[in-house]
Amino acid sequence: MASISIQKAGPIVSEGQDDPRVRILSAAGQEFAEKGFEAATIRDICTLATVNVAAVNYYFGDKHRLYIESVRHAHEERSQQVPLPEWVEGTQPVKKLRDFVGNMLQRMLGFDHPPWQVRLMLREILHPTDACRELVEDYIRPHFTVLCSILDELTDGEMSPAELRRIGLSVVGQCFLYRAAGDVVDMLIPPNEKKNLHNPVELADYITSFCLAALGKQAPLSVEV
Amino acid sequence: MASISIQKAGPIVSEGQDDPRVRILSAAGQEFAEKGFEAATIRDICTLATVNVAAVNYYFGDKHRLYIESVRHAHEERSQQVPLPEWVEGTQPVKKLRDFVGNMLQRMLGFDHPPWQVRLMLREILHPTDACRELVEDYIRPHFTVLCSILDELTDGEMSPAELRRIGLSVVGQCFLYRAAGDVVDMLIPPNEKKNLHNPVELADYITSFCLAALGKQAPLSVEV
DNA sequence: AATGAAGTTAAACAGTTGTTTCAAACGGTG
DNA sequence: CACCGTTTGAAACAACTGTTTAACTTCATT
Repeated sequence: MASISIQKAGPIVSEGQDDPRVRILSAAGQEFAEKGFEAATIRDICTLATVNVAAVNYYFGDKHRLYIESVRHAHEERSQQVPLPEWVEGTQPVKKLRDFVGNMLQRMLGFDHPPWQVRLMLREILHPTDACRELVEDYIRPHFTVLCSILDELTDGEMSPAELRRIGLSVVGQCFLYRAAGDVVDMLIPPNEKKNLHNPVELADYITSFCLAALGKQAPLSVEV
Repeated sequence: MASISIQKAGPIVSEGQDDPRVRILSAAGQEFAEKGFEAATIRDICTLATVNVAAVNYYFGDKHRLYIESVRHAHEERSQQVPLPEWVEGTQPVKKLRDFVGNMLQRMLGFDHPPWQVRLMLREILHPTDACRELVEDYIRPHFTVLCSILDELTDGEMSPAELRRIGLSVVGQCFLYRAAGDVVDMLIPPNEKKNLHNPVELADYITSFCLAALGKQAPLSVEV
């Protein structure tokens, strides 16, 4: 157990579940994601992590620093769970965009269960604290930069960086709504529509089409009069 | 003061600031919006409203019912602050869409100060509680229905209701991102770009263009190769 | 002036919070 | 085995939480 303070650098996945540090980080992430910083209690976190209440202050000093570390832990974990796709040289930008959107939706919505890591990051996006800057620089900006370069390819360099960013935000916004306001979206559409049109795969196809059409790289969704 | 329990129906704007009930509702809305349900304390709310701590339990029973009422109060207030535009018969659907998007952005972002009412509603959208259903039925669904009918007009009835809803969510999503993730958006774009391209008016024009282009009702943003 | 309901107040309540304390247990090293 | 820094444990701490109490004021009606 004492080894962690020595081999501090590098990922320590091998110890994983045994290390009380990562058990606390994982439990804290889930509690913070579900209840928020104030409502989540150290006692609940420690019960979930099967450690004593004093462990949090022993390993992390106080609740606030535990929160910071748990946000970092969450986005590092999510980064390697759903990495950005890699394309062979010469891949069509249209395919890249479709892959990117699909990847983003998978990361946000998850194909299986709703990931608590994303919920935690979402809280930070909605109401930024100290942990936010790191989240943006390490996680969000790199992804956004990739998206903008795909759009640059797609439009043959006709657009200015500023315009590319604005279009990029249009792409992100359409995906983001389903993650952030998913419950309300579910209340606005009939249940069967969710199965047919609002599952991750169909959504990725649709959103890509919508954006390609807007950029004139595909026939519009509706026919001109 | 006793009169409010008698003339309970109808809006009571005339008494406004004097009525401790609405003072509490307003203070509670601001505190809940900023800190969330758990982190906001009855004592802070009462200090802000300049009433005794017991007033909350006297007027609303408990903290939870105060929260419900404050959400209702917030969206009623916001509804009449920024009402939906009304169009004369024969208005072009293109103009209607532009008006609707502009109206939605104004409601979400505000031309002046960031409205705490929207922040409170946003919390409810992100993490729905009991207050959410009412918020959706009274506020969100009516707006969404108007949007879908505009899109129906715009596409000359070619689209199914399900497709219209999906396109409607694309419109909403692009606006919603700036409200929900505004702080992160600001970190992703250079400061001067915010003045030029990301102010409410420019955004409304851009988002409308993007959607019109996707629907083939306007030239695409980029030129076909 | 007397009555009684409505509104307001300070004080106290019981429960929970983050944090600290200090003694016990652990695990390698001489 | 004895030593020593590291880790764990149960209990206690002071501060703060939502809520309640009971005495007090206000004020229209009798």
